[in-house]
Amino acid sequence: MMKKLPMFSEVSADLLTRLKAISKQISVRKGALLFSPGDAAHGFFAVLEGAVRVYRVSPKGKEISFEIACAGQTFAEASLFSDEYRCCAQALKESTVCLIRKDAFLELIRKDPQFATDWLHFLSLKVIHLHQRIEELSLKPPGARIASYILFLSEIQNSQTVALPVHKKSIATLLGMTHETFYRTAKELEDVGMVRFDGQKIDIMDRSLLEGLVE
Amino acid sequence: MMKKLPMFSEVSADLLTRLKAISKQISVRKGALLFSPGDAAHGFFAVLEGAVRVYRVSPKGKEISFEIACAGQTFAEASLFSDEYRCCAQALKESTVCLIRKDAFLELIRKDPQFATDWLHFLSLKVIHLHQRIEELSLKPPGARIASYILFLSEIQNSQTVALPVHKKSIATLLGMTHETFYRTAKELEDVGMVRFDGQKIDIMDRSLLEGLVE
DNA sequence: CTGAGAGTATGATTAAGATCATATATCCTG
DNA sequence: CAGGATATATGATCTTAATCATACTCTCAG
Repeated sequence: MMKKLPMFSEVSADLLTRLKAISKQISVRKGALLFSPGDAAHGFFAVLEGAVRVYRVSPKGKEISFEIACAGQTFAEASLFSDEYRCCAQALKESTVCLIRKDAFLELIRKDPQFATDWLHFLSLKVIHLHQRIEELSLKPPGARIASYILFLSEIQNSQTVALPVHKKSIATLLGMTHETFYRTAKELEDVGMVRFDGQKIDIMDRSLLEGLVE
Repeated sequence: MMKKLPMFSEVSADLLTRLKAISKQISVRKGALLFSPGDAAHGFFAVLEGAVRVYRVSPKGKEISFEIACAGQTFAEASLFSDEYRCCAQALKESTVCLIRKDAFLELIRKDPQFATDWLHFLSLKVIHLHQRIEELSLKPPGARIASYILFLSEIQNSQTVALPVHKKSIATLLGMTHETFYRTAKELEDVGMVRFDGQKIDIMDRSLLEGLVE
């Protein structure tokens, strides 16, 4: 089952065994918090089943989500070198996650140069992705951010009909807008014939229009 | 001279020699571009002297800066695993930078597990910093972002009187606002007695007020 | 040393998105 | 299965920062 995780897919059977040995499977109920800011950081996580949202809350109660991790994705990787977590992580549905203990993982990294390089590669992609997010948040309007997200889903789900992994309210916080703006802007995309919303499903009606909006 | 770079400060003399061997010193005039989106990525950079701004331009001409790297700082680290650069990098003053060739650097990483771990640590901090930026961009108003930046400068310069590393227009693009908003909001911070601007120098008049604004 | 270009600065106006309000639909939970 | 909580949806209003406009200052290159 861990074989599905993107980062671990290239890993040797031996290494995989060792990874399993240092990881601990955890079941979480919908709505439950895996950690909150200030909690001691034991390691990072991989989602085996379900979905987890990693977010931070401002003093005035506004939220920004850093990621919505679904089956096969990891989160809180930067906690490998931290004493405490800085975000909240909440299961958005009944989920099974796996905690990779940081000291054991770092030991593994030290022992296997190729694995270290792979992880470095993975982190570099993460940095590039965060740059992308910053660019979109600061210079793209809500419509372009939603379009971009739909195209992203289409790519990872490899389909013209994509499924929203979680409810729209959470996605709004991932895209840095209020949920009202999300609903409204999504409707505008429908009105111009780019997409068709049907509950959690989205049909891409005109991909090139969408791509044009993202630029 | 390379000893000053934060990441390399813990490195052995032997490693330092090898690092020097794989890096190439480059002088750039003020305003010159080190690379543009699409250019073949040869490696990442460290600033020895001067300042380099890494940024991206939207189709409508708006700019967002990812970093303003000054002496002792690195940039474009994520290019280690990329074929091309995705941003622009422009010298904001007469600068000397050093290009660390990616294949040679990756070789080094593979050979020295401790060095690999250190670099992993460094990249993790970068990820945390990017999370911070995303949080500020999406849920803090301009005043709080400017206050936060001034406190950041105060910390790295270890002084109550800080020097802006580059002109204000560039800093505005780093903080995700127009330069007009930057000037205006900076004036507001002066008016309430938080800081005192004097050209490129800023005196912190009331640190706790500043910190309160950032929250 | 002088003039063009860039940075600094501030006013007036506009537009975009947040906020506030309200209503319906959906989903679990007891 | 009934009802409370939460998500979805949309209208009205308000606030904030972007945009447009103008002017002064500084720097550097000829």
